[in-house]
Order: sequence, then C-alpha cells, then structure tokens
Amino acid sequence: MNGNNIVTVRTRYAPSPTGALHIGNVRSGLFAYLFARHNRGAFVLRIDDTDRERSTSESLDEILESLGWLGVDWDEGPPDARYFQSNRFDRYREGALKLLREGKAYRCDCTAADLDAMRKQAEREHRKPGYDGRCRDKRTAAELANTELPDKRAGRDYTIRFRSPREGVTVVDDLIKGRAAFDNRELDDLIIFRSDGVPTYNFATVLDDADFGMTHIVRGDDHLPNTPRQMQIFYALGLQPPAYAHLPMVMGPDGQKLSKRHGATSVFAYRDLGYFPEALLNYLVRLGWSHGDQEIFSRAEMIEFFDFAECGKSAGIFNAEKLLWLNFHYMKTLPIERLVEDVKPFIARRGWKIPGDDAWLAKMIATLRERAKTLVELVDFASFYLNDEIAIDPKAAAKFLTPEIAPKLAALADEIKSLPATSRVEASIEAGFARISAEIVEASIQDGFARVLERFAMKLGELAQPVRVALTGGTVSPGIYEVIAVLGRDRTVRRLRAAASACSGAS
RNA sequence: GGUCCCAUCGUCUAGUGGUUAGGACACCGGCCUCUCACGUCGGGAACGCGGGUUCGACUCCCGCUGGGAUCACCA
Repeated sequence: MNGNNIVTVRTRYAPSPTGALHIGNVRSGLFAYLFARHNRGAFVLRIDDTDRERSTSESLDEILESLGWLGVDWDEGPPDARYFQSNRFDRYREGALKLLREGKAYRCDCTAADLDAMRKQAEREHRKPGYDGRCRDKRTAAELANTELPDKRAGRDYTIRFRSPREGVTVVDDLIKGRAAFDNRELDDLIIFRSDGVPTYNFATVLDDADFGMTHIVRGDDHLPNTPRQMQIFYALGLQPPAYAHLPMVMGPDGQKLSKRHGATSVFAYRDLGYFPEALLNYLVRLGWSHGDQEIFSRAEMIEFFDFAECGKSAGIFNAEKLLWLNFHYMKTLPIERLVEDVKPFIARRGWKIPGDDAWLAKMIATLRERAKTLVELVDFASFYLNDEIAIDPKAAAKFLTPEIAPKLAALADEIKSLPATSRVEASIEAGFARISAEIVEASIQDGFARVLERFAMKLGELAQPVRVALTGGTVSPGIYEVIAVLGRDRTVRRLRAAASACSGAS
C-alpha cells in the first residue's frame, strides 16, 4: 500500500428511466451519495437507458426532479450527454469487438426458440436452465477476424455471448455482506450484445463503471448474483473490478420486494402526499443503517456518520407509520418560513386562495403544526382559517349550539368586538415571531372570555366548546384563543353572531 | 428446483462472550388541559430450533427451519 496514493472515492447511481423513481431504488442512490460525500469523493449520476423501448423522457424528468426535491446532488451526470448509456454505443461496440478478437466472446446464432427448447429440455431433465454453450467454441481464424457486430435488419441475426470461465470460483468481498464465493460452473455464457445491436445491462454497466472510474459499486443486493458475472467481464477486459457494497432490500409489509403494488412507492407520491424531503431521507437512511440510538439525522449528520460498517445485512420492511412520525417531527421542527412556502401549493391544489400575507400564514401554521402529520392534513385542518364560509358539523351544532348558549355567544361577540384591533407587524418573520405576537393578542381575548364567564357564572369549558363549533365548524381545533387570534376580530365576531342567531332560532 | 443472501420486541434497530437484552415507531394506561393534539410519566412486547466451542453464549462454529433475491436477446 502506498499511503500517499489516496484514491478518491467515486460512486454512482444508475437508474433506468423506465418508470417512477421508486423509494427502494432511491435508497440505494442515497447510500451511494452518502458514501461519496462522507469520503469527499465524487457522486455520479448515470442514466441506464439502453432499453430504448421502455425508456421515456417523462421518466427521466421524474428522476431528475425527484433527486432535486430530495436534494441529492451529483457531481457528474445529466445534462452532460456523456452520462447517458444511449450515447455510448460506440464504446460498447468497441468493447465487444475487443472481446471477440481475443476469443473472450463469441457469436451465437441460437434463436429464441432454440433457447426456449433448451430451457424446457433442461427442466425436464432436472438440470439448471442456463445456456449450454453450444456455440462457444466456434473460434476459427475467420471467426476471430470477423469485425461485424449483430444487426438483425442487415441480416446478421445473432447475439454475442461472453465466454465465461468454466472452472474456479469468483469471490465477491462485499463491504456489507462479507465474502461470497460463486462457483464459475454456475455462470453460463450471458449475452452481452443483442441481435438488434444493443448491448445488454451487465456488459454496458461494466464498461461504464470502468470508464467512469468507479471505485465502489453501491446497489441493492438483488444485484449480488450479477456481480461474479460482471467481475469476470472486468477480468476479460483486463481491468480490476471495483469494490462492492450490496445493500439489503426494502420489502413491503407482506415481506416481498417493495413494488408498485404496495401502494405509494415513488418519491413523487410522497411529495404529493405532503411529506418533507427531510423526512423521507431520514426514514430511508435509517432503514438498513443506524448510528447508535440516534433516530433524527440532518443531511450533514448523515454524511458525517455514514459508514458501511454500520449497515445491516438483512432486508427491512417499509414502515409507513414510522415515516409518518418522522414527517410529523419535521412538521413540528422545521423553520416556520419553510412551512409557509411548502404549504402554498397544497392550498392551491385545494382550489383555495393563497393568503398574500406570509406573517399571517405563519401564525396560522403555528397553531396547526402540532396537529397535522402531513401538509395535506394541515391544509385540510386549515379550512376554517382559509375560507370565509364554514360548514358547521350538524352533530356538533346539535350538542353545543343550544338556545341557552345563544346569549353567551352574543355577549362574547360584543366583548371581542370591543377589543382593540392589533396592528399588523410588517417586519420579516423571525423564528418565534408568530407565537409571541399571538400571545399578546391572546391575553386580551382571554380577558374578554373572563368577563363573559364571570357575568354568566360559567366555566371555561362550558363556553369554549360552543365557541369552537361557532368558529371552526367542529369540536376539534387549536386552542380557542389562538384560533381567535389568527381568525382576527372581525371574522370572529361575524361567526359568533351567526352562530348565536342560528342557535336561538333553531329551537 | 440450482445458486447466493439473511435471521434480536408487530416494525426499524443497539448489542460485538458475563447486560434486569437498550432505544425508536406503533399499541395500552396516568398526568397536563377549553376540544384535539403537543408534552410528560409509566406499561406490555424479542434473541426461530437443535447441536457443539467455552467456566459462561443473543454474541463464535455446524446443521435444520424459515424468509428473501436471482436464474431473459429487462435493467
């Protein structure tokens, strides 16, 4: 070991743009990202779009937007065209030709039907279903000199197979799983070039990982069976394979690999459900990795502490409730101005007008953030703040808006009406501003309540619930003084009077 | 079926030969209280089984069982 020759860590995330960005998948990307950042190395984003049939630009956009939303940034990658596999076909052809020339790969003209029959036959005879290598040894001088590659439309209807070694073992020294030995006899000759002239995944990946100088391959352990094959291709190319770190899978509640059928699984889905990127990231990082008893991690902490040594080896089940709890945690602790911005699109989506006054919105959110676990929930809850007309729940009205309460509500309306209107503070929102401002207002509201309570000899509990129903339409809300402070004097008086007349008239 | 991986509360996990097996989510109670929450205090809940190794195994080894992944001209 040459201590002066420190190799910079380079990791990559290589999603294929064939669908939504899945959270199990993005977790692998996150771990690759954290490892690179922890080691002050480079994180590369590569787009595995060799499958031209299934790749879409919408899907690519979703990947890029999802990563942007999560704040997982890359040092190399899109929009740089070199990081798209579809732009590297010349390189793959060159690599395939090299192997062909050296007899490390060969042309195979077995048809799909041949292969199918082969598999069926093997199954009948209880042998393993792999390719039997019948075209493996056609290495004539002419064959080796042939520089053509498959092109079905040009009549070159064959594939190129990798000539995999048939003896020995391939050992994967995985950074997470430890040592796994694969008997080379288990490795059949995989196709590296399809008859339509397109390289296959295992081949393109190896060339990319080699060309881009990847030092560590971080991916899901569903790739573990591919690893010895990829390593053999590295060897055949005369290259040293990178280090591997295979993360355990993320399972659905049924214990099967997480997939679309488990419901919300894409990054977009959680964004639209009103989750914070901080929460999703925090949840994902703790699924398969831990740092003592710590549960809450800022991005800086994740980067600082991340280490494969602290990664678990066993698969984890995705637990939506813990994610919800984390989201709630961030709901309660994120700076209020962040919430003010984040909540706006959700208000708009409900078709409601977005209040122009951020300071007021901040006060509103301050009363709700301990009661809503997602932004969607928060906006649902904010209906009575954000709309002039409220719907009164009939059951609540029947119970609390009785004829006897009418004079009390009217009296309270008069008290509130006589309260000095608080002047609007124009200063920018400092942390805690909303709370302090609200407290000042609440004190006078409380005095107003006290006077009514005394006049009618009632307890607060007897008045608060009817008032709550009158102001919010239901029996559940933030503290009644807070609600009034946020609602403001005029709207409060109007709703109180409306309720008073409604319940005296309803008798 | 072959190959490979995995195994601590329901779930995520700490543990690295000697612990009353710790924390978190969820759940159940108490307190706080104008409702609901928040907060707070407390509670139930786990080392899959069988062999070894050892003075001593949740920890190390082997087997079993169970779960998962993978076996394409997909990635």
